[in-house]
This record gives sequence, structure tokens and C-alpha cells, in this order.
Amino acid sequence: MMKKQLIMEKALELFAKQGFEATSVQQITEQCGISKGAFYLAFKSKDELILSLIDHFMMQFTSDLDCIVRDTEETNEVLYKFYYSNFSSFYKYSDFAKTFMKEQTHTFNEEFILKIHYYDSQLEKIILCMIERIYGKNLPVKLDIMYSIKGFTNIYSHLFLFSQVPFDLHQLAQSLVEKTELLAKHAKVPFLTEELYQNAKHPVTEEQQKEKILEIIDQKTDELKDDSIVQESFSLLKQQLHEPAFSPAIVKGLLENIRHHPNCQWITYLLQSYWKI
Amino acid sequence: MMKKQLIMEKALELFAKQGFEATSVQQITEQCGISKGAFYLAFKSKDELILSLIDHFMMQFTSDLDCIVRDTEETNEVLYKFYYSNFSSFYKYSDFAKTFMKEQTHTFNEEFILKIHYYDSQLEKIILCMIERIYGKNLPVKLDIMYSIKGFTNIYSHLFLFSQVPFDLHQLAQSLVEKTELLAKHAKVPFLTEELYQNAKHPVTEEQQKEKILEIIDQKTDELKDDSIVQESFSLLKQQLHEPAFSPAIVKGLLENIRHHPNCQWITYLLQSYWKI
DNA sequence: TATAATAATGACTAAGTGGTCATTTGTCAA
DNA sequence: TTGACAAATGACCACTTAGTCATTATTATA
Repeated sequence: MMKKQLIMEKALELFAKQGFEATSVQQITEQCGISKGAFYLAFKSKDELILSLIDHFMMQFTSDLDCIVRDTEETNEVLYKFYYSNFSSFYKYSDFAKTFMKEQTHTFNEEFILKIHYYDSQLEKIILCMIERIYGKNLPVKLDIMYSIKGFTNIYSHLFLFSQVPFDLHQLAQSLVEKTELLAKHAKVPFLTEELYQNAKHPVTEEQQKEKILEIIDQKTDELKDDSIVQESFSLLKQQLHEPAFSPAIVKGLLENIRHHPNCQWITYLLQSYWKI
Repeated sequence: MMKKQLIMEKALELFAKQGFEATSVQQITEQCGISKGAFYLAFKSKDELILSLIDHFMMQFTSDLDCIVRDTEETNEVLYKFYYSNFSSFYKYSDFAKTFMKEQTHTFNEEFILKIHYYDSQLEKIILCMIERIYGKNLPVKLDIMYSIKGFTNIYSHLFLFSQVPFDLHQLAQSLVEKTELLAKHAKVPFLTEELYQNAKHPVTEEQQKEKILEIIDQKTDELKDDSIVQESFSLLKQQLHEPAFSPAIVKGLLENIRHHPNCQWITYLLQSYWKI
């Protein structure tokens, strides 16, 4: 349908300039030279429009990269082609890329978030597949390399999209290939383990979270035997975790007791987010 | 003033969950248990609130990092401390970090953008200063290392903020130190030159932009001598640049002629953004 | 040409926004 | 207890929003 395409194009231009929420359906229809009713004939809602845009572009972007990673015969060319294709897509779909980067973390719409997560994990799969093709399945820092690649593409895309300077994509790709190769061949200190990665991707249930917190408390209690205040605080927090009894002020105070201890920041954070305080 | 602080705290929680625009002043005042009027006694407008938040947290964050980079005596500890401090700040101010990442590229408010750019360039200065301290002033890939560091911190912060998994910040910092050292010591292929970097940071005027475009057209015309269509297209586009005469359809067609040629994507983009089409 | 079917319109609604200000409440010293 | 001053309130305003639907225009078919 022609209308749909027209709306998508014009809307995207506006979204790129102003953001999704700041752009009204009115503005979109004016830009298209159509009526408000016509808009709602093409799309059920404003949300459906952005969802369609995400699908349209991300399918293109993702499959482009997938083809390159799968079809490039020479493994020593894959990385270069990956980076080059990545940045030229960002250029080609720059309006979409801008909108996407803007709204990437907005939480106002559940479906929206799910879609973005879906395509993000697809991209991660593609990068991992590429890494395995080039460096073999058993590269110990595989996941960190994947994250480094994502970091590189993100930060340079940002520069690329939000400045007006002409970039030499060839030089950029070459420069990133060298960096990636260096990291893949020499980096030995891992951070992202398979387990950590899986956990980060699949957020745990409240019950599982509680188990994990108790585990860490036990560990920390053991580590900090010489501080009786911390010992007691942990003990009381553990009670509270099993059966809420103390007032918010008391809980807050107990958390304060442990917050400033070395290596206790994370457990403090976990407890806070568990109790939503 | 206590009220101001209360509002800032509660507002930040809401912003982190829903985003700035999606959070109404009403919601904020409800969360604080105060009236709408009281809000406007503390802040002149909703915009003033977010601007205050940015200042409050970014000043803290920036000066924390600055101290570490300046005051750490042992140069071989600086990198580690930088990364560790960076991520613990993200943890400490996680609500702010979420909000900030969400709104980072929104363009609805000029002052907002200026502030974010200001603090971003401060951060870049600090990182550059750190790099110079560790590796000396003449590291050839200085700016790319700076961007790599930004890329690392960005992408891991993202994982860190939007997942619930407990992270070992020590391990993360160590892992990133190793990566940075590898890049700084062995990377030889530069991408970001001093000139490119300066241009990206200080967007050029329309007149300068035109000059630059003409320059690139001349260069490309020279490169692609064997394609007469491209030659003529460039020649006509140059005319149009000096004095607009052709209709939009003709200009669009000329752009199509050059768009798909290798290495002509950027100039096509520049022309499009110059003519705002 | 007449009829049916489809496409497009834009005034309208209900809900929600940021921001204002006449009024009420609270807190002092006298 | 009074009165003066500041702090806090929330009904209210003008405006914008996404979405609806009775009406009109266009097209295809008989």
C-alpha cells in the first residue's frame, strides 16, 4: 500500500528531528498532505506506526549483516565487511538510526521494548557467529569481544550520526578491524562469562532473586567477620528478607551500615531494588 | 532547601522508570505528597528541574573522575581506578544514569542539548588527559583510544543498568584495563584525526559546509572520470549548488545517479542534508 | 448514466498537559 | 489572642494530544 510507505517515510523524518513522543499525528499528516482519518486507515495507532518502522528497518539491517557474515568466503575479510556494512547501513537509514538511538531505552510501551530486545539479541547472535567463524568456537573472551564490537559500533555511530563531518568509512572499518583483531588475539582477562551473560539476558524471578541475595549475604557475612555492626546488619536484613517485620526507617538504616563497605555496594543495590526503595 | 531535594529525588525515580516527557508534574507532586503549587515554588518549570538534575549529577560524576585521573600517583593504576570509579558512579547514581541515557539525544530543548554536550566534552577531556599521562602526549591513535574507552564504558554500563545481575566491578575494570592497554600499545591504524575530531565537535556553518561539498565533488569528479553520467550529474549538482535552478525532481534524480556508486554515499548524504531533502 | 463500494475528510471528543493565582493554612513575635 | 507574614494549596486555564465517525468525494462496475 502506497499510503503506508508515504507515512512511514515522512514520519521517520519527523521522528529523527523531534523524537517519537514529541511528534504528533497531526504533524505527520500535514507532512504527508493527508487527513487524520487517512492516517488511521493505514495504521491502527501511533504505536503501530513506530512498531512497523522498527520491523521494517531492523529486518533489513539485521539480514544485511547476517548475509555478510555468512556469505563472505574469506574469513579475514569478514570483520572488515561487517564494520563497513554496519556503518553504511547507519548512513543509509540514518533517520531511522537517529530515532532508534533516541528511543532505545524508553519503557513506555512493553511491546516496543520486546522488539528492541529481540533485534538486539539477533545482532549479538550474528556477531558471535562471526567471531566463531574467525577465531573458532573456543575463544575464551568471546563474549567480551562481542561486547567490544558492539561498543565500537555504538560509539562511532553516535559520532557519525550526530555530526556533519564527512567520514571515510573505509578507514573507520580498517581501524576497527585492527582493534578487534588485537583484542581477540591477545586479550586474556575475561569479564562476561556464559553464565553472567545468560542471567543478564533473562531477568530472574523475584524468588530466584531472593535466593541469590541470600547467597551473597552469606558470602559477605563470611568475608567481613571482623566488623560486628556489619555482621548484625546482615543478619537482621536476612531476617527481613525471610519475613518483613521492620519499618522502612530501620531497613534503610541497616542498608546504610553496609553501603559504604568495600565490595558491598552491589548487595546494597540488590536489596534496594528487591524492596523497591 | 529541603523541598528541592525531595522533588529531585522523587522525580528522578519516575524519570528513570518512564522517561522525562512521559512523567507529568502531577505524578511528581503526588509521589512527593505535595501540591502542584509547591512544585512551582521550588522550580520555575519542569525543564528547570531536569536541568538541575543534570547539573547536580554530572558535576559530581565529572569531578569524581577528574580527581581520580589527576590524583592517582601510580600511572599504572589510573586506568583501573578510572573504570572502577566510572562504573561505581553508574551504580551509585543509577536512576540518573538511566534517565540520562534515555534522553541523551533528545532535541526538544536547546539548553538541554548544550548541557549534555558540555559534560560530554568534559568527560572526553578527562579521558584524553588520562591517556596522555599514561602513554605520553604523542600517542598516534590517542583519539581512537579515547573513543574506544567511551565505547567500552557505554556498552557495559548499558548491560549493567538494564539487567539485574550482580556484577563484579573489579573484574570488569581489570578486563577493560587489559583491553585498553592492548589497544594503546599496539594499535597503529588511526581513524579519528585531530582535524576530523575538531570538525565533528564544532558543526560548521552552511557556507563552510557548501565549500566542503564543492571540494568533495571536485575530488569525486576526478576519481570517477570514466563514467560520463556521473561526471555530468556532478557538474549539474555543482551548478545547482552555486545557483538553485532545477526542480526537486531533477535534483533527486541527479542524486540517484551518484548514490549507488562506490564511495559516493557520503557526498550524496551531504548534499541531501544541505538541501534538507 | 446509475449504483455500489471504497477512500478520504476534518470537526469533534475526552483525556491529559504545564503552568497560574486567589485562597487557605501554619508559624511566629508581640 | 491577635495579627502579620510566609508557605502551601488545588481549582482552574489555555492548549495539545490520540483517536473517532458521520459525512463527502472518488472510483469501479453494471
